[in-house]
Amino acid sequence: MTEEVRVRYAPSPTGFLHIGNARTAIFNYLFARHAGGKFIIRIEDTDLKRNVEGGEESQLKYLKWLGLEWDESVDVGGEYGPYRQMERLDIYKKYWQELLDKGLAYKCYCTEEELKAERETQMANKQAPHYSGKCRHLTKEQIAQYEAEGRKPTIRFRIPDDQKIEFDDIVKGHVSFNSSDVSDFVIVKQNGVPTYNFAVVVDDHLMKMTHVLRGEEHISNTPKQIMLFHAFGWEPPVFGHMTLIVNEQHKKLSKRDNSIVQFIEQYKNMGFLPEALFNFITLLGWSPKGEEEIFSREDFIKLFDAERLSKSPAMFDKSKLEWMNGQYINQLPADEYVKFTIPYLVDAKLLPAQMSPEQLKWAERVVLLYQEQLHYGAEIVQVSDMFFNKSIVNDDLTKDEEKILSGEQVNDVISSFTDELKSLTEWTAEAIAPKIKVVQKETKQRGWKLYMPIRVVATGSQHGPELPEALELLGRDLVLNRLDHYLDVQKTV
RNA sequence: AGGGCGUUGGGCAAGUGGUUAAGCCAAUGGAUUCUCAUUCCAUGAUCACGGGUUCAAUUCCCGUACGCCUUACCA
Repeated sequence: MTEEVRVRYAPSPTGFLHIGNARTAIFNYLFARHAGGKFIIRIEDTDLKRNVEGGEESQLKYLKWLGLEWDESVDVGGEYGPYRQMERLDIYKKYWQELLDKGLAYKCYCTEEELKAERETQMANKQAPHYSGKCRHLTKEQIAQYEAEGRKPTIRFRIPDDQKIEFDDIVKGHVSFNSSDVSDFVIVKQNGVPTYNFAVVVDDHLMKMTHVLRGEEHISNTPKQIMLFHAFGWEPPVFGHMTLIVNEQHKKLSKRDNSIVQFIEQYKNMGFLPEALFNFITLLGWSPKGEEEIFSREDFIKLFDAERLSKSPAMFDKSKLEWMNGQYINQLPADEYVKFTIPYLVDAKLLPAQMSPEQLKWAERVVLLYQEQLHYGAEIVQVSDMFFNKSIVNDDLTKDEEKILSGEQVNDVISSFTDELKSLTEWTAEAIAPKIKVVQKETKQRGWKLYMPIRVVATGSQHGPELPEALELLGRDLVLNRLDHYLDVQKTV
């Protein structure tokens, strides 16, 4: 009988969900679902100083938003709980005591200052920073002395000498380390809380994890963890170290990096769709077989194969994300699209929160003009600018626009069009369109020379959506005011 | 400094001991359109460098360079 696949995403609540976290979570989720196994979320909150209020809730919230679901965790329970490490201290204690009893770990009385000084000297001498092993063989007297001084010990794991530590990594292949490359590391801090490297091993074993998929920054922790597994006589899980996500400077995405927006919440607020983000993130460091780029969650579950995880770093390409999100926006049904975009205009105070049915209808039509080209929700504000700028004169013309208005035919076109519009009884795109044709006949102007002057004078810009509909939505008064004003100015010149 | 890992067009990225070295994004040019957008077409790589193994190497091996990660009482 084959063992059920069990994998976990183990965030520390030191911040909000960012792209790197999300990717780790997604890959573990896909790995589990593809194999019909279990996906567990465990909270690694052993760094008391760095835990932030609300970090845990926020992470779970946005994971859910992205479309992930988990089988065991702090919120849904499970038979291997508790799923928060600070609630498992008693469990850890039993295991580190075992190590102490067997002589596989020892107490270290060095102070942080001493260790820091040691490290700095080593660095200054261009040596690898390594704990010296000073407290490896303390005598009873020395210990008594330190205790009398009131020093509180940490517990360090005794690294075996010159041992080859090897493992087959799902993505990196065969990796090997020598135990002497790693120094006796701390497994329990002075405050009695275990360190990451210790707690993970105990938890991964007790929670029966079969695979560990995590970021490449953990690869050097792996030999430490494997040695701990061995010390306990446990079977280590299968490891897979995913490449880092790097920024445009090819540096690992760090939470403080401002060159890139990296929190999922921010993307949500900017108007990125969860499906698009899920799709995009999954293609960061992983690729499926074919040529497709757009996949649903179900597609990914079916296709996911950890063997296809890339070995080289994935660069976060913002423009591709925008393109992809645009694809998803474009596929939105009209009513959903409208509900999705209008709030951005309300937030920008371009629309009131409470709208009359006519106003809402108008807003919906405006917004719909841009569905095809919109990359993200908030972009609607810039892109639909011409419908919210009510000024009669545009005194901020671009060079091209000035050139358009300097044409000889412009006055004829504008005055003819103005007359035609004034005769209109009904102000709709359907009624306006034929009038442009009339002007064409009257002035013998067509194409660019016909449309552009009208566009620039009436809408204030050479760019924009289909002219008749734009004019309808701009409204009769505004359009006629602009045209009249233009003609007035021409007369006085 | 030690250890680990990586290097395919501007970005992502597939792929193979013998191929016209996929595809996507971006850029540029062109076609369509009143413009933007859309759509369509086109353009681009001595597969980091040097050496080896081989009839044959982008693919295998070694070295160099460059880059990144790591060496915490952070995870």
